[in-house]
Amino acid sequence: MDEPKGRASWRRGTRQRESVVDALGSARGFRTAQQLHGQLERSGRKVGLATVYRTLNELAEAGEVDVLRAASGEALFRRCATDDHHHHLVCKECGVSVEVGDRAVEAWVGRTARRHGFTDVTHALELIGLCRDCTG
Amino acid sequence: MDEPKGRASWRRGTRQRESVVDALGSARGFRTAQQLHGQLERSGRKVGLATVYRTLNELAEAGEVDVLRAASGEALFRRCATDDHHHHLVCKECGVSVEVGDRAVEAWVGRTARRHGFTDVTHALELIGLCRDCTG
DNA sequence: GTTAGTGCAAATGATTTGCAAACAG
DNA sequence: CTGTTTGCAAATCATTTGCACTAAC
Repeated sequence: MDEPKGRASWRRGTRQRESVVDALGSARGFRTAQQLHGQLERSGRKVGLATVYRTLNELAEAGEVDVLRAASGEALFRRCATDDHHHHLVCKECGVSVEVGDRAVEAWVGRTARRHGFTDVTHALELIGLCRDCTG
Repeated sequence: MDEPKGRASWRRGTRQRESVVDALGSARGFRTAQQLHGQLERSGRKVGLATVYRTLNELAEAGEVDVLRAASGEALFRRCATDDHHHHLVCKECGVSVEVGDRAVEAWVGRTARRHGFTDVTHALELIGLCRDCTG
């Protein structure tokens, strides 16, 4: 069976689910489950790590968040982009991130996909480096 | 000290390193370390799993193989076809992948990083979609 | 011989799961 | 109440590492 429409998967509204969604929502870019867990803990809203993972996975399955894989293999989550597709320039030192985006990149992706006969192509682009403050 | 030129990292030629390189070379697409390990075992050349990992990581560091992350988080390795920095257009259905690359994207990355005051920026770009054969 | 490289088994670290207690509706 | 959801701790899984041992040069 499955939901007739829309928001799908929420069965019960709980404090912890709301907290996780909240934490993700207030994050500028991608966050690991552990980061979110820490963030919640710091802000006083206790949520078990397992619950963070469970919630994140449900959200991902429901298509409400994007999941990406860091080079190290950890899962990175972010609340689903609105309409505007953009990417992130993340500082590997302090974690600050800037949204960047350019019509040109999107166009290149589309062109490349087409040239190779691929369809339904999505892309993930992450720029990782050192921000001004963390440089030397 | 370091190598005067070229192939870099190889210090000693060993049977097991050769086997791993070999196994990877004969693979059409991406392989996990575990798959390669199994493949070697089946073909009778015993190589410890740890050694497979160690070798693969050295190769990756030397830029002689590409590393990709499966959605599940496992590392996927493949012998690099070119030395140039490039990206992959991967079919989510059959896993076939095409190397793509474009000076323009690299340039855009550099420009964007600079504009935001970031340095030492690396980037990861993956295009995922359906190849011609898997379409419809 | 020396030293780098190997294999195993134990250590990691992220993520998952089992299960009894806590909670929403 | 009654079925969900939680939290903890134990269990997984891929990958890494410590260390005694073997092989390359």
